[in-house]
Amino acid sequence: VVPAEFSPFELGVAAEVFALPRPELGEWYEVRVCAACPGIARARGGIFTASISHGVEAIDWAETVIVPEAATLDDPADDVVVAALARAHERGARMVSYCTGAFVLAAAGILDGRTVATHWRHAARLARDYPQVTVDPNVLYIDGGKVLTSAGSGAAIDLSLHILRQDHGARVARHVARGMVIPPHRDGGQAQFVMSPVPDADTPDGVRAAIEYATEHLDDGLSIADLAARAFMSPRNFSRRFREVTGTTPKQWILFQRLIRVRELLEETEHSVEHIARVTGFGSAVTLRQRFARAFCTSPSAYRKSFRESAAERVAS
DNA sequence: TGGGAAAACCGCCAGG
DNA sequence: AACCTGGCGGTTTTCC
Repeated sequence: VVPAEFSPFELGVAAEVFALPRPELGEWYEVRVCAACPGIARARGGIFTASISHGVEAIDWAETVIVPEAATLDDPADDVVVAALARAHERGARMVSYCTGAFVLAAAGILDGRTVATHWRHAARLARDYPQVTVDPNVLYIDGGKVLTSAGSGAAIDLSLHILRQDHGARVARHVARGMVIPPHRDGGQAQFVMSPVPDADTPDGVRAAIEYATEHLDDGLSIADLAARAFMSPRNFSRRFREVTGTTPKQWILFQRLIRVRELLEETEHSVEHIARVTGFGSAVTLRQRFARAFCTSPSAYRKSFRESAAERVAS
């Protein structure tokens, strides 16, 4: 769903990931681009125009609705679009927003009571204009089941590939990502942001159960033998299945989940590193510091400090 | 930061 | 024949 004046990039992400024919991957998406008033739409900056052939009836037709951006923050979209989005959500369609598209979904009341992502520059504004909506400015995207939102432009790619993974499995997502010469998922390393881990629809039950258990009990020991038992598999087979689902080994995955939790606690609380280590399943603060440094190239306390500073800047501007 | 015990990882292979 | 499973053991990684 695009406004009369649209951003080429956001629309382009949706087109690239979902609309390009991919005969080698079997059944693919049928995509319709629509606007409140079908006809000529201008690219932002006026460098070219596009012909939009569908009106809001396409929203009623779709199983998945992508809103790549808002027309403006003051008036995110035409009333007819907002109404159609509300209808689509009501009947159970999957609603997706990129960047400022979250403002449009919010206007339709779809984000009420949810935690969502949007461009960091507008996160505060979204939270202010829609008090029912919780905004998390620190993630690339948030998968809320039937409602998925993503942050600034680049995150649209991450969310789109995530959806691909949900629909068609990790292999297909990797294939498309490789074609676009983009890492299939960003994590650790340089990236300061992270996605929420969600198993595919076709994840083996045992692995799913083990992941759920692990997510709930990150502060426990969590040996691989234990997890394998919960999945009713041998340790050997469990690691194999686990890798197919998550792309990493169980220990690596657990470690990463713990580090995510550590980062949250560093950002949101004043607990000591010692204390955080205890409640996140690290046996000692020393171990935590080592792992943290390797993953994020800083120490926990330095991370907390720089996070506070950049948060302060954001408030100031 | 270093060292060493313990755990995890993974190729390989036999059996279902 | 094609596939999945689980054990073995050598190597790597973790963590105190």
